[in-house]
Amino acid sequence: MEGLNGPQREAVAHVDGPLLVLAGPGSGKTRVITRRVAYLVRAVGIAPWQVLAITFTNKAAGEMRDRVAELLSAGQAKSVLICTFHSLGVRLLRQYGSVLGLKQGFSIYDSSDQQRAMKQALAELEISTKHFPPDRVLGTISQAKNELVDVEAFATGAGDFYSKSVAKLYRRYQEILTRAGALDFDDLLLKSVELIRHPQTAEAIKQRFAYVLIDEYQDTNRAQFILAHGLAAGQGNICATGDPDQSIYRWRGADIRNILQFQDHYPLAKVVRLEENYRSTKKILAVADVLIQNNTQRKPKRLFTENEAGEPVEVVLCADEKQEAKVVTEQLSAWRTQAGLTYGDMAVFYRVNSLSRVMEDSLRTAGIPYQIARGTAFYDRKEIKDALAYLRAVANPADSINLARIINTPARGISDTTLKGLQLAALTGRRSLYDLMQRLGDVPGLNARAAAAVGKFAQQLESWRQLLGGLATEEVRLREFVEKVLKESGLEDFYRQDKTDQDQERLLNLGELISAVQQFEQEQLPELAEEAAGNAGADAARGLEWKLQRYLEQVSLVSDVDAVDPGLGSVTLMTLHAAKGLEFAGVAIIGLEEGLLPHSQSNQSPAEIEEERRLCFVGITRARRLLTLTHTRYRTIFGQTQPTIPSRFLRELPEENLKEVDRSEEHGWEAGGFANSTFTYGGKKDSQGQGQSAPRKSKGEYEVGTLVRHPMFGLGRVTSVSASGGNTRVQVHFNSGSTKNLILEFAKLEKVSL
DNA sequence: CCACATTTAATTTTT
DNA sequence: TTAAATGTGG
Repeated sequence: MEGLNGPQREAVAHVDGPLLVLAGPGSGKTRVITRRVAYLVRAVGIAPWQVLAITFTNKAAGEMRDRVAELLSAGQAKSVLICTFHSLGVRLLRQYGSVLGLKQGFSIYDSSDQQRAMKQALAELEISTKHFPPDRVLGTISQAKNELVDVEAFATGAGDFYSKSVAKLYRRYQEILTRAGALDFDDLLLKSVELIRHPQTAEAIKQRFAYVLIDEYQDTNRAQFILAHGLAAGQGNICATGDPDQSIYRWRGADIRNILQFQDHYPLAKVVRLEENYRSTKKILAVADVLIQNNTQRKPKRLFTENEAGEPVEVVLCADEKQEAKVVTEQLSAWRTQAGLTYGDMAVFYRVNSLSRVMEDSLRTAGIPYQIARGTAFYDRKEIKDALAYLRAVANPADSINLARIINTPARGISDTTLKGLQLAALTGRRSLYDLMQRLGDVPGLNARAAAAVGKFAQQLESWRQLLGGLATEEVRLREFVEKVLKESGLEDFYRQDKTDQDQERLLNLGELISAVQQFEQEQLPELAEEAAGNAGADAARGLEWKLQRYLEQVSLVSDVDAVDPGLGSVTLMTLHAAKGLEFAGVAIIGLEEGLLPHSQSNQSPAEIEEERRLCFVGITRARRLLTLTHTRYRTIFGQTQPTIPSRFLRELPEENLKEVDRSEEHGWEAGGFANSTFTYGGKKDSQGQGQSAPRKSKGEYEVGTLVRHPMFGLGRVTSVSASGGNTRVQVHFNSGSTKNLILEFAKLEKVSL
């Protein structure tokens, strides 16, 4: 209880029955959770393994684990389960999944795997991807899954053409995943809920935890809600903490009603409010508070702090994103030299990832160390994905979607046509690709050369599998196995031919992957093995296969922020979404412009604007001492330079706490010179006479009806001319009968004069 | 069958 | 601007 204020103590000392902690930013929420865990174990005498704490990211889980470890003995701390919803799902499914017909080595699909599966579903059902873009269909399905709407329920509720088509796709998609022994992210939750409702497993799961704590409760979706309440159903000791003003994942199915209606679910729930902020200066907090009061759909709440008033929040107007990056870079450097902050204690936030590039360039030139919170970036690289696909192919041969990815990477003489043939045979025979490859006699119309290539690869796969399930597996290191697969697959040699720098880098990345495997094996596997030994089913294989499965699971669940290491002493760059739950002494938020924040994709409804405002609120409240907000006059997005409108949120901030600076006119960034060169290109502004600049003229030469010649397509006639991102796009109907869209500046088009 | 060249499309946020 | 899809020549 040491060092806690009244409401915090109240929350910590609450033992039995539901508890809701409404915690404003910086109010010591994490502290309350960790202390409460310690209190339950040490003061009340609850067995540590009966306590479950659920966080939003693995990183948050790790931090909480560290903090709990400071309050308990090492043995006790280890026994408390602290993880994310998704990793909890994996644990439950690993242990009980067999009742749902799930195998041990199930694959976890990321969005690109999902995309492949969906494309296959579309192809099999002969539905056009034009009308049904895979992303969009997957989005609809994801939404359904988050609301626990399964295939049957979705089909029943489908009325219009779109829904009916999606229903078909949903069914086929799920069949493909099931056949592949795969689950997507949403399935991890959905299937966990199935377990909690399954007669064979419900009791065991409900009795397993006596105390359940859920952090960031405002961002839970329906599936997570049911899961959380199911887990706590045994003894009814559920504790939810969160802040409705920080709900920023509505688009991911988060239902803010979960927190707003907690008391309706549990009329006897104790409610504790934490409103004193220990993080930010008075001015920063005031800015955040005034901003968020513009939201109408919220419960009123007053934030206050005893901290010093601090510096005003700087709002800087820049000419364009390059200057913006420069201004922020100088600011960070000044914070270090003048305010005594370290780079590790500073961050730059932005609404969309694409804004990071200019910022990176600027920091790199200035020699300021930085890290980007994109934990997935490493695993997003082609070579890493390929490498992991090989490992997954060995761990789960039934996963045909995965196998198709690497069957001819690197090239080994298996063409698209051959693959299509195999897939068709697999579909009609209801067998996996792997299965089929082991018995090629069943595939019709396969030429000898292709058959030989496939056969060879099948043999290769089988040999790895033998190794995995072999007898002496206890002795084989995971690292050695991965090295072997990378060598024998030819992946390493493929990049070793080092034709380009890129190939060189890819080779290095493969090396890095091997180090990562080794690190996992040394640091995390022993703990997992220890834990597994304690569980029932200790006789389960602890061999190579088991190790590989654990590794692949871990890799699937890494999140963007997980990679952030504050000890590195570098500035952190991340999206506003990723910033949730973190804090820094100095924060810069860039791109406060209409269309960016609030984002143009979400200005349809007031509810969406309010979510964007909460996002802005989250960003502001991450700052402890210094905060800078920037916006620009012109911004180039996707090659198109456009004038911007300052974010409406800027206008909502209290002027008395701001210091507004206009640096857009500084030498080298004058709007005049700027507009003359790049800007008129876009053709948006024509205050400069009739805009008769050079590109316009070249555009003028080509009009509808102009006769042209193309080196490839021959003679043709222009059918339309339009501006496109600073370039001119022409549509030409060629005499050959084809119509092509060409960019005038790039296409080798010449005018034919009569 | 494969490597390379050309063309086209796409940019919200993520476990 | 870049990654992915498509087309082309060896």
